[in-house]
Amino acid sequence: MAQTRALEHCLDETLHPEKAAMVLATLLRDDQFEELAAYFRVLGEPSRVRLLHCLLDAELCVCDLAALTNLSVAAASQHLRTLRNLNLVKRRREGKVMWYRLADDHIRSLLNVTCAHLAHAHAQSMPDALTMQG
Amino acid sequence: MAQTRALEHCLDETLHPEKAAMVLATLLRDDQFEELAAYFRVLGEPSRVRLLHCLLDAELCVCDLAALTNLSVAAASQHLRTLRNLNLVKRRREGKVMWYRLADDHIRSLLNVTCAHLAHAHAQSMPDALTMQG
DNA sequence: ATGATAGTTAAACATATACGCAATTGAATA
DNA sequence: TATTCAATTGCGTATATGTTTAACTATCAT
Repeated sequence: MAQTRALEHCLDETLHPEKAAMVLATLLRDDQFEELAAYFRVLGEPSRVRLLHCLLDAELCVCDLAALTNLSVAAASQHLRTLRNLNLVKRRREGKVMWYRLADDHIRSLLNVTCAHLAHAHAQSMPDALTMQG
Repeated sequence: MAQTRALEHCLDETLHPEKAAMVLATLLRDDQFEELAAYFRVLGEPSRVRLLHCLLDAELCVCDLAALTNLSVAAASQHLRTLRNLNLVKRRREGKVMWYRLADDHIRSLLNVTCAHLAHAHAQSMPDALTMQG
């Protein structure tokens, strides 16, 4: 609804209606932006990035993940649930132990693309300080 | 310091020290995780994703960006500052108008990789609903 | 200089959420 | 069944941050 109003009237409020109209034609829907942001928001937490990084090449249990990320087991479990809700990680039970792994390769790509950007951002000062297999 | 303690002692607290030790060897530094998360955190806001999306193929002023994203000029300006602080966008002044553009192609890649993940995530229900040029 | 326009910044408020703690569930063992 | 271990969940609190309002800066026109 808010978006509908915006789409109807926003061109009245622009300085350059022609340019704005072209951009307007390519805009995603509100819910698509929300979903897109939801993925980034989940990754925008150092603890969760650490958890995912730990899982890049290994399947680990909550206890191990908590120790490696310096989180309490409860905190790690809650973060893992958040990651699971977005299908970024999967889990399987083996007796009392719950094993977590990355859900697919998209999350790997995402981390690698971002690292590439960071490496490029300070290319002069720290060449490959941020490559994933540092 | 917190990390140092973790690196020293976390293996004592794992169920599977061998696996954990291998992962431990590949871990990034605290500040690297923080920086990585900082980028994702900035993108984890629908308004900022909208702003960046508007700039994918156009150079726009604050007024136009605000109208297209349904934000107040003040809110848009503050988000743009945040994006500028991470070198995701650049700006140039032309008289009274300030033109904003994407800083480089990394941010485009990042958006595209994420969209690919989303498209794959619900491949059956909504085939290419999330392609950037929808 | 004065006013108008485009944009920025500061302060205040409201919302969201990460973590600690405690209680609970689920599975293996005695 | 009772106990232990691994993990999850609910709750309370503290912190972070997005938006609004209003004041301020910068540029151009008169």
